[in-house]
Amino acid sequence: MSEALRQALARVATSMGADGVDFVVERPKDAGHGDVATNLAMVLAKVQKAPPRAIAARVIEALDLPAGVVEKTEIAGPGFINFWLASDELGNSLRAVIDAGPRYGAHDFGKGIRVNIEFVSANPTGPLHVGHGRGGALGDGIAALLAWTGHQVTREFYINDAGVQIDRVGQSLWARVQEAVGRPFAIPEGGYHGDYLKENAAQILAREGRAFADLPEAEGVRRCRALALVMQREEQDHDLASFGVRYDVMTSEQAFYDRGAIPATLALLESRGLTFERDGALWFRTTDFGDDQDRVLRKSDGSYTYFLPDIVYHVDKHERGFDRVIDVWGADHHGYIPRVRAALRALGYPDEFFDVSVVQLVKVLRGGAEVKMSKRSGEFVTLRDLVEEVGPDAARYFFLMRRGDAQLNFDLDLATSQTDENPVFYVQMAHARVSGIFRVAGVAPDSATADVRLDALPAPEDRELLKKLTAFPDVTARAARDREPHKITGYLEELARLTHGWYHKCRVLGEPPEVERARLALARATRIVLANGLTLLGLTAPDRM
RNA sequence: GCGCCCGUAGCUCAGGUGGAUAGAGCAUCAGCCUUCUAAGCUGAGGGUCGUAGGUUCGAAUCCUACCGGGCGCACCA
Repeated sequence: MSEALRQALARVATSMGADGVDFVVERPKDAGHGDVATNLAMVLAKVQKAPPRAIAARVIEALDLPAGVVEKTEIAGPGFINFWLASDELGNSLRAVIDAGPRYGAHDFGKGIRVNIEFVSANPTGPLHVGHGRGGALGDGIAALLAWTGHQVTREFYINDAGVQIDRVGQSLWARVQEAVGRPFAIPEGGYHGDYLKENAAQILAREGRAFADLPEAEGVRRCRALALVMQREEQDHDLASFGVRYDVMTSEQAFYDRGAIPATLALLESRGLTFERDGALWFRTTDFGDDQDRVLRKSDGSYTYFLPDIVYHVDKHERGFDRVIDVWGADHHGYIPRVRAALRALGYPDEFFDVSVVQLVKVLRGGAEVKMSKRSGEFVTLRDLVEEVGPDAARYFFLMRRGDAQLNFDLDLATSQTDENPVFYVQMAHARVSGIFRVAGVAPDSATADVRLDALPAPEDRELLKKLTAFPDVTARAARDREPHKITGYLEELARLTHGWYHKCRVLGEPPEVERARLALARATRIVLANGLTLLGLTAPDRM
């Protein structure tokens, strides 16, 4: 509805000789400033060198709007123009919510844009930790936002199954197998000490028999390597699934080696003159493309650095036809961004092709003190422990409620509390309460129709709640554009607060028939928006709690 | 030393591409209340937006320097 207003204002700007000026049409924070406001007059004042308030008067004079949209206009403060929308307009917005239903808040501005979002991509060397959980929630949340705004989204997990880390897991697991049959054993230098490998060793012996431990060491290690890979990947998938995260594509690093993509890409880089040799190693001239130093692709011992397969991987994504790729990385990898960006720039990809969302550390707190580790991993809190303790909804919500690039305190006491201090509980409770109205009335929410008289919503709380509902599409658009799911949780908490207040103040059932009908429609619309926000973030919207 | 992120109320944090008196929750204080599901509701106090400059009609927001915290600066992955 503010779009029509924006266009009308743009026409005025053009007629006043300021075609294409950049001005804002917004919902004022303060209800005393109307339903919609613009700074157009102040922007024009700069161009026209005239007092903003005088310009504002001329803008209002020239404004050509259809009848029945705006009820009142005023000039305020330094030169803002505030608009109060007519009641029919609010009635229309109630209808818009109910008509769109589960699609209310969706957009199509991303139509035709193919986006690949890769997240978690944990090494298959052990359990996932809470940082992976945050990456999973954020990646999945961004993916959902992009899908909600019409983008064609692929969720992807990259398996680092080719490096030395996985070799060490194989050696460590073989050591655990030896330990399990009572022989001397040693976890190798740089190996993995967590208890989970003892569990895996026991599983292998149970399945393959004790003779497995008698294999020649080289073969035993090789088989352990393959088995560990499968077992750890299964565990990770299980943990992610129990957390509500699923992938469209799993990509194996090893597969790039197997099909010869590594030397092929290397040859491409060399043929384009992007490389040089120094000290027996082959370097990528990334400084020519914005990096602060050149980077090694092939070490002097002939093996590749991790950088090269990573370039190959991004080239692969490009060749698969994606317009954009978004990588969700932990903060400890942020220094890696410039070199990857430089490499892709060198290959001629547009800068907007590649972007990284960085997730900062998660600090887990219980009783105000930091929880440092869980027994099974031996060194960190696992995602599994966290989800088992607080449940998938609270886990996801807490991971999403802060912007990704700020550190997060995950308060276990708060996440498990059944009070309104717990934001997940508070938002879900709002949905349950509104649902409860229909349960008590003995009617389905869908039976409440939008053909109601708006003046049958007499309380200020009615109007405030309705206005908040109409803001949801803007919130989803901004959250998607900025890739910030926390904007949704913040909105949901505000909406839940208004919903609880409305619920408390405004009775629905037993009111005069006109009012009851109108409030049932408002309750239905509120339920729709709360549910859409929650499901968008991968959370449940319970009808009772 | 260099780079990235962060610094907003006692605490945890929001603050559209610069806009109107900087917001919310918790905590504190003062009243009220027990109702379609929560021990709930209403109000109050509390801020030099890390510091100092700059840009502008206007800066928490943009620029510069500095201070404090986190992370990263491999022929590791």
